[in-house]
Amino acid sequence: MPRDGLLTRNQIVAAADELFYSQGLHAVSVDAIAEKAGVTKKTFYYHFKSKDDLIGCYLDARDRPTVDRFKEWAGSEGSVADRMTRFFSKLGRSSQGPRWNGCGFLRAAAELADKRGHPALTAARTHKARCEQWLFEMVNEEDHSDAETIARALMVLIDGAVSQILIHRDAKYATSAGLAARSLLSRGRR
Amino acid sequence: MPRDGLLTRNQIVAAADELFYSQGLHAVSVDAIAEKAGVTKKTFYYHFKSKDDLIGCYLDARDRPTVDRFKEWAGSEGSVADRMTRFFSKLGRSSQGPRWNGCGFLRAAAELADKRGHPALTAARTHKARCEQWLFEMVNEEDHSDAETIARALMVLIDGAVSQILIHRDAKYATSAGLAARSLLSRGRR
DNA sequence: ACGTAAATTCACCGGTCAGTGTAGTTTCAC
DNA sequence: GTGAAACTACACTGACCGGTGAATTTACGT
Repeated sequence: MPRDGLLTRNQIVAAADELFYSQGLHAVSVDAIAEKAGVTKKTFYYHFKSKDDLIGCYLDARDRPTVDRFKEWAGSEGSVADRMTRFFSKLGRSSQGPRWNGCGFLRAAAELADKRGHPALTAARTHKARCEQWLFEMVNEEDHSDAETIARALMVLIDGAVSQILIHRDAKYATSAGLAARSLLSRGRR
Repeated sequence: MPRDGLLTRNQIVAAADELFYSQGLHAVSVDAIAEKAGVTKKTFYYHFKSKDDLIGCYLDARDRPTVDRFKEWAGSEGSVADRMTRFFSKLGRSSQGPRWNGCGFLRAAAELADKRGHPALTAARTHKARCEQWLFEMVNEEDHSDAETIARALMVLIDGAVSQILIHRDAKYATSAGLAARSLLSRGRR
């Protein structure tokens, strides 16, 4: 009984998101995803040409919501230092939720580090570039010398904080990252 | 023909190190490791009780060499800011080698993020704590207020830089991390 | 009412996975 | 020279892997 094609496809991606994000890429089978989506494996392969294809789509689907959440965390009031302080504070809180497992893009890149042309690596790179672009625009509006370098350093702080929190399961690394961000932003003002 | 038991065990760990670090944990089979080590699978299971056991040993074996390399990169001359600048410069250079694939501990933690009691997570946590301890001692010798927070922030910068370089395959993130480290270290001097 | 394309199902494939069983071999310390 | 530790060889298990073939059901334009 054919349903709406796009709806089914989205259900599959939603199921993949839950499973991939919580358990990792290699640890989740196509069978498990198909079952969670309430679909046969053949239907899965009707919508996606391979598991790797799905992995790429899973990350693509995560891109916008993630960037939007980041923007929401930072807010739009105050200096960049204020906004980043808020951001890291919200990150710290969010990371204590029971389902938080770090950054899905970072974890995908970690699993597929040697698969140089993999669609997931492209998706992860694109997503990180979009985050960095957002930071760059924010920093560039204020008077900073070398906004590019500062935006890159802020990206380093974000992914570093996420990684440390994931390993230690301790939100205090978000606080330290916030401190580093404030130091960074208070120095190079033009 | 029995060799020295420890020698064989080390060969297996060495084979695991090469394969796990380059391809990831789930992507490498016990058969592949046994073959690379020049050992039958039965011998493998004589030395390790399971694949998960080996994964823990693989990370344990990486701990000291990694910390030693970090210390060597930083050197012992100059201020902490100088040493961290040197460190990030060396990290940037090293990351451009053809076999570099980020931090094995971080990548292991990324793959096993949901396996809460896994020996590999314990090993990764212990290793990161040792790195942080080294940074803390270094920072604490200089006159800084809140050396603990600064050491944590430096850890955030290191793992953040490694993550960003892994994703973009671009060493400039090490430079940005170095800049952030200098900002951080120039502010809180007592 | 009919044809057709999209969407879906069930059964199945060859291969690989972690791990075991059985049976025998080699070295070395005592 | 005996016994234990350290191995080899290799077949095997049962579960699961990604992916497929052939048939089927529905919606829709005509």
